[in-house]
Amino acid sequence: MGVKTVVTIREVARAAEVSIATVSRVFNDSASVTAETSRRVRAAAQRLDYWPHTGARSLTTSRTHAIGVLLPDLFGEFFSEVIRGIDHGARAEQLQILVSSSHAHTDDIVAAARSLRGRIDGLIAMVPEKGSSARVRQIARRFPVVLLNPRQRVEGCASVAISNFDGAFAVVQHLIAIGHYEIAILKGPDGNVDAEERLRGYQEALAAAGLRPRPALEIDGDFTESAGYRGGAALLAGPTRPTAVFACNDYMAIGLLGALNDAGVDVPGDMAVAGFDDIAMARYVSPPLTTVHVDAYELGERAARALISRLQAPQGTRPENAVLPATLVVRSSCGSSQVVAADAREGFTSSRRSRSFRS
Amino acid sequence: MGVKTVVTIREVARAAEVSIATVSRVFNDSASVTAETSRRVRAAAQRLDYWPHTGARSLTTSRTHAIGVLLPDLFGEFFSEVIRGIDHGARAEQLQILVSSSHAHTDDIVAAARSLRGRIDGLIAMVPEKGSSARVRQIARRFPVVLLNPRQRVEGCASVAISNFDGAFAVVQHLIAIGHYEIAILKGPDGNVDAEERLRGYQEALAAAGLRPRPALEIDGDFTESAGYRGGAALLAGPTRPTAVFACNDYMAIGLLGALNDAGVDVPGDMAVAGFDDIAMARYVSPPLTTVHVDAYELGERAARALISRLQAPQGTRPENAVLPATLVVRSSCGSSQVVAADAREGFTSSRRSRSFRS
DNA sequence: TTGTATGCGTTATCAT
DNA sequence: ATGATAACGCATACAA
Repeated sequence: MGVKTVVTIREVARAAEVSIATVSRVFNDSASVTAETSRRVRAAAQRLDYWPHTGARSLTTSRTHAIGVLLPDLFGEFFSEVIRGIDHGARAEQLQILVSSSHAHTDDIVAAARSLRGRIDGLIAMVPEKGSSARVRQIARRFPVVLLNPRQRVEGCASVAISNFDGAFAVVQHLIAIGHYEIAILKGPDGNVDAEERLRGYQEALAAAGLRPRPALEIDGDFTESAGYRGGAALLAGPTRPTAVFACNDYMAIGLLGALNDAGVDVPGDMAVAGFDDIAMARYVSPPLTTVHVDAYELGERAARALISRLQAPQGTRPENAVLPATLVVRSSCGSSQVVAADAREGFTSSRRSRSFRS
Repeated sequence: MGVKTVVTIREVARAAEVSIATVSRVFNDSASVTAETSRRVRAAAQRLDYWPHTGARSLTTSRTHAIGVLLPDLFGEFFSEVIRGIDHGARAEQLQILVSSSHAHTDDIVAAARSLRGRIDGLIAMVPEKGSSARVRQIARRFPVVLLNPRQRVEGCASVAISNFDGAFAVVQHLIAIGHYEIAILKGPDGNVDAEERLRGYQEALAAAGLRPRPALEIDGDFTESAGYRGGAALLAGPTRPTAVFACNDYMAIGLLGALNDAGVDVPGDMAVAGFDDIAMARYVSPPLTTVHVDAYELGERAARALISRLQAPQGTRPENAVLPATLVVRSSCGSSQVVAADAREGFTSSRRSRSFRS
């Protein structure tokens, strides 16, 4: 009572009248142990309520059966799904996951990785800053690393990315296809990889259709709902009012929807709106949002699997670099009547998103 | 290249021409070390790119600076916010967090806790099953435990809970106050603590208002959107159509909204609908959902703080048992014109929920 | 099949 | 102020 009893392998050995080596063997059912001694050992362990010390074990085996996960943030559906995917992928191999967030800067990430030395077998990390290759390689010398959505591939690191460019290209192409040619963009924050790639997709889609870029229609944003609202107000007040707006993420699209609604602008009648990410509520806003679906769960699961395969692969195996598709999801916020609406497939009875909220 | 170099404290000692004890002292800036030797050691460590082995360190100090988090699931906003809260609370004390999910059954939880022995200093767990006290105490003998929303208090364990009962009571009381007396409930899954408490709150609110219970208006559900849809269909087909429905969570309320919409039933004109949880999209559905706000983030943060205080407290200190309020959030799905709508405070320019989705 | 002894990488207790 | 050296709890090579 109150005092934490610490039963070690030694007391079990004494109680079972064997050596600690034998107890160890029983618990790792490694070598040959008599059924009788095994029984005695297990009985003693049970009686003493012995819990093996995983930390000590991994010191000798140099295997922790844990992987580290370093993310810039934990806020929102995206990161939560990434973690869920990793957790699921890791569970298959009985790996524990050690998460740590608020690591936006590369130095932070290296420091965090450092503090993980000796407690993880490998690392999954999202490192958003430019020019981080050298320091990432420094981490990769210590343990296998899988990069999430890396800015560029790093030698010796596996990676799993989402094709932001293709997704943005597809959504803008869609807007053009249904007749728009004055298309604005609500940009993401400066320095953000995803934001940059989405902007590039927008620009190239315009170029591919022979439309010239319009700097006045490239509005600054930072992925927040309020930035979307402000961006909408700015567009309405500006000299040239676009007929369509591509918001670089759904939160901004939702804010934009709010601004347009407040201003009495009909969507999609007067203006088409598209987002990116396909967050859960994208279907529920009014009108339901045309957007680009990003499978964060799969991103995580694939990363976990990639890491596992690197943990098991012999030295020198080439790391894999996967890219997941980002697919256009047409709903009604762009009013494309000629395309079959995705919502037709999303009845309430479908299993999509219908899992329990709290178990 | 390819070969993972393992620099230990020993090589640093050799390179700096000191003993390993001195190197250790430098890195823990514990005892007195000459500025000169300290410099030499740090230089050597830097040159060799020495990363201390946290695992080995915690074997001698018997402190891991990590805490375990055991949850039944990682799906959805609730758990994700709990983790974010824990992460934030833990960061203040430089604690890493080791999360593991899919632990719904008590045996699972004990097994998981067991496998964490030696790698964590304490544990935050949600253990939903009944009759688990004895086994939870078994865990608590090993390290400090904080329970999330426990079925009952467990001797020696701290806990943080959400007052499901009060929240449900308040929302039903609200429905009664605005004139409803035929109030149905969409229940949560059998055996779920939250579901049971919310049902109890509903029943007692009716009783407190002198309304008699109507078993026909207690509809089975399982916290999924599709259950909400089916429940709505069942209510419309039933003998007595209620004028208001309290769904035990927001997902079911949203499904219900869908069913009513499909059937041409106006909300709140023909029927009032209320939910529970106040998930992010509750404001965005149409009509915006009156619900009960649950602060999952705070639940997590408080749990982390409670654990930290137990880690630092002397043996025998009484663990704290906190209960967080669940507060009514009135929007328009119940049509209570006499109450000031919460949305008036929720403009797009407010800071609520306006943080970045992806960093 | 079982026991003895060494080592994993560190901290901590002694000396000096 | 610094250096030997014994733990920490376990796995394992080797011996018996």
